[in-house]
Amino acid sequence: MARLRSDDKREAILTAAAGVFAERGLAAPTSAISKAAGVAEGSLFTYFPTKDDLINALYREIKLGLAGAMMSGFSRQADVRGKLRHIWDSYVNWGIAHPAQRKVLAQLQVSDKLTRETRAVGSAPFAEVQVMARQAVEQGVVRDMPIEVFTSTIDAMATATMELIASNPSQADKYRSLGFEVVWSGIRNG
Amino acid sequence: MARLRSDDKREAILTAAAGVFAERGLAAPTSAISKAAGVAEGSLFTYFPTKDDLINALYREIKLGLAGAMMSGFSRQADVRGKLRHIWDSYVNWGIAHPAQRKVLAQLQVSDKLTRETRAVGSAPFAEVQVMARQAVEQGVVRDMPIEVFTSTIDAMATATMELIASNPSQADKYRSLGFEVVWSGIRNG
Amino acid sequence: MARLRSDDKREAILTAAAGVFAERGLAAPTSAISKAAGVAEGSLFTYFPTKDDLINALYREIKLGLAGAMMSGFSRQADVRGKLRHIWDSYVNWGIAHPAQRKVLAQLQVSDKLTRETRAVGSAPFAEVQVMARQAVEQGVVRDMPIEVFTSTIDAMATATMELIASNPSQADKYRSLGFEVVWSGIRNG
Amino acid sequence: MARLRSDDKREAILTAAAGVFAERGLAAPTSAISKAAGVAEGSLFTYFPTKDDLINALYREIKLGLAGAMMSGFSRQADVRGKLRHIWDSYVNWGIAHPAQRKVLAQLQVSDKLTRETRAVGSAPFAEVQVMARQAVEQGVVRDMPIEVFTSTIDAMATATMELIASNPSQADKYRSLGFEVVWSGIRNG
DNA sequence: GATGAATGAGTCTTCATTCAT
DNA sequence: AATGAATGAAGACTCATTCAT
Repeated sequence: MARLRSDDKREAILTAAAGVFAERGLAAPTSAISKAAGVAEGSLFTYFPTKDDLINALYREIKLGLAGAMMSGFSRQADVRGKLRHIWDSYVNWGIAHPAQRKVLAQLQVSDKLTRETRAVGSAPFAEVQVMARQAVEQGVVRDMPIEVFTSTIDAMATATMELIASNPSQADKYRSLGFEVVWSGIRNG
Repeated sequence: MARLRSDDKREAILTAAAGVFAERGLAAPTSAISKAAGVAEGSLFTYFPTKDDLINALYREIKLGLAGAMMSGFSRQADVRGKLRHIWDSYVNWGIAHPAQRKVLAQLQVSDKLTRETRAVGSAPFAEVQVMARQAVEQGVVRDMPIEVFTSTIDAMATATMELIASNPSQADKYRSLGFEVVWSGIRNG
Repeated sequence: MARLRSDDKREAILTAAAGVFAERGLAAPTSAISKAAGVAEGSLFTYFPTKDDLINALYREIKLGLAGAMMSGFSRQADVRGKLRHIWDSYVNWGIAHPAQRKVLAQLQVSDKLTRETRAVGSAPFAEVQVMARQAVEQGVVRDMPIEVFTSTIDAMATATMELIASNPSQADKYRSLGFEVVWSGIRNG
Repeated sequence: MARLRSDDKREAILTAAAGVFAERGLAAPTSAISKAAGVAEGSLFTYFPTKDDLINALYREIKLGLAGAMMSGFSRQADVRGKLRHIWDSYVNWGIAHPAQRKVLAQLQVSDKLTRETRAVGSAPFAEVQVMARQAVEQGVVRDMPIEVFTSTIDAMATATMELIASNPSQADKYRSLGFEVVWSGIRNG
């Protein structure tokens, strides 16, 4: 039997891609990625047929990891503020812990490389957040607003918070809690 | 004074660049830009020695236009909420009116092409916003927070609002005023 | 004696190669051939050390098969015209029956992949045709001409006939007999 | 004004392509061609957008040159044999004078790179030969045969003759006239 | 032997930039 | 200054061949 395609190698390439793309942008050559991953230039293409496929896979990988980080410990018992706080903290902490992925994600969002399907797959794991948002509005705990406003608000504010922390890490705790207070005051009802 | 012919050409190139970059990303070839601008491929380089210079110039141009739109009609007499509302509306309206520039700006922000100087120059015209922010905090009208949090909040929320409007233009008025309410409630004191 | 399993595999590869080369040209990747043959990519190289070796082996195989088809039923008793008719018909019929091999052969002839030895080996089984040609000339049955003219004439005309039949199969019988008349009238003496 | 695209350069590339393809096959790298033509690798692509375009252009060029050689001096007054002799001689002589083009043509004929349109364009200039063939048949000067048989016969025999001459140039005159005798005897009526 | 992942040289093509006109 | 052909350094991707399993 021949060497089997290894998940380790696939993972190494994706990790290398995140690092390289974060530093040099999505235009970085695939050769830089394969080099960083410690594989031959051609090997990258046994795992990802094209650079665009790699980019899409990376997006999914990042979103999945993010979803894992955000959803673990998500309590259905907590009240809306508690749920939101959990999401907020885990999202921001993920960004702190994975700076390369955070940067890449920002570039991927505005790139034209993602397929419609990839975007859909990337959003799926966050369905529960949507549900929470809807319920919060219905229960009157937060303002009467379309859910897309709700989720955009959290996303935008969390992203901004991560960037502030990235440029001034010593203030992480302050930025994170302050950010949450702003968000919560902004959306809560009354 | 009448504009020189070459100023027109420079302008045409910048406008074309905004359109092409918005559609095809910053990796779009300079030849596509010169073509869209109606000038020869080589002519682009008499106005911008390198592609990166063009990109930096475009950033400045966009930021300057944005500053113009935001600052015109800015009243020093108005109260903090009034000033903020003006800034908010003019920022969001600018985004609606200049979709290509808005998209390009989003890409430029996360790119690694901008020089430190360019970023500084781009921020300068918004100094007055900073002043207002500082005063608002000092007067206790808004929460006690570092100004970078203040400005990041507005920027992030306005950007998110523009994107919502872009994907659902019929709800522009609703999104804009709702967004402002969220922001204001989020940052005001008490 | 039963064929060894590996002989089957070798045969499968050669057959697959004929089909793939006929469709996609000699530049077709070896991976396409191994796939068509139902063997692993690497296995091809246990039977043929290099792609060129495979190509040369395929040429020999095709020529050998062709020789078998042409020489079976070849009568030493028949007169020159009869012998020639037999060769002609069996050659043309082989082309009709083996379209892929015919196409590949045409490509191989003009390629630079065949070794001198391969070409020699490929010609050998047709020695008897050469003998017949020589005798025919000596006996004065056909024109006084160098044998290479004799064989080239038959080869060229038969090939042309096969191509006509390939592009218009319903006229096969007509093309074949007409072609023979042209050839025979062309070379016979007086 | 910039340097204008020069026909000379285009011609140089086509000539180089003929030489390189003749020696190394159609799989020869474009870099070898640009080098042989004395231009930069990229320049080839300002004249021919893709390698396939170059190949198709080369085919047309060769066929056009061949048509020019064959049709010049073609007399409508001559009898059928005379016309045919002219075509035969000029065709064979062209092959002798342009060995690289002859070899390339042989490879192009069996390649899958030529578009339907290219093949059509390549055949067009030989319409007059078709006309002659048809008339010859109608007048009963040659056998009753479909024209495609007529033209295929001439083409196949002339090609074979050129190859014989190529491998034994000293016998050129003999091969050429002998070939013609074979063809004429083969197709004439009675 | 069989397998197919791994390799990396080689290929076509793009494109920022230069420069002859 | 304007033009656009010329340049050649990259870059994405292919594929014959090797080799670990």
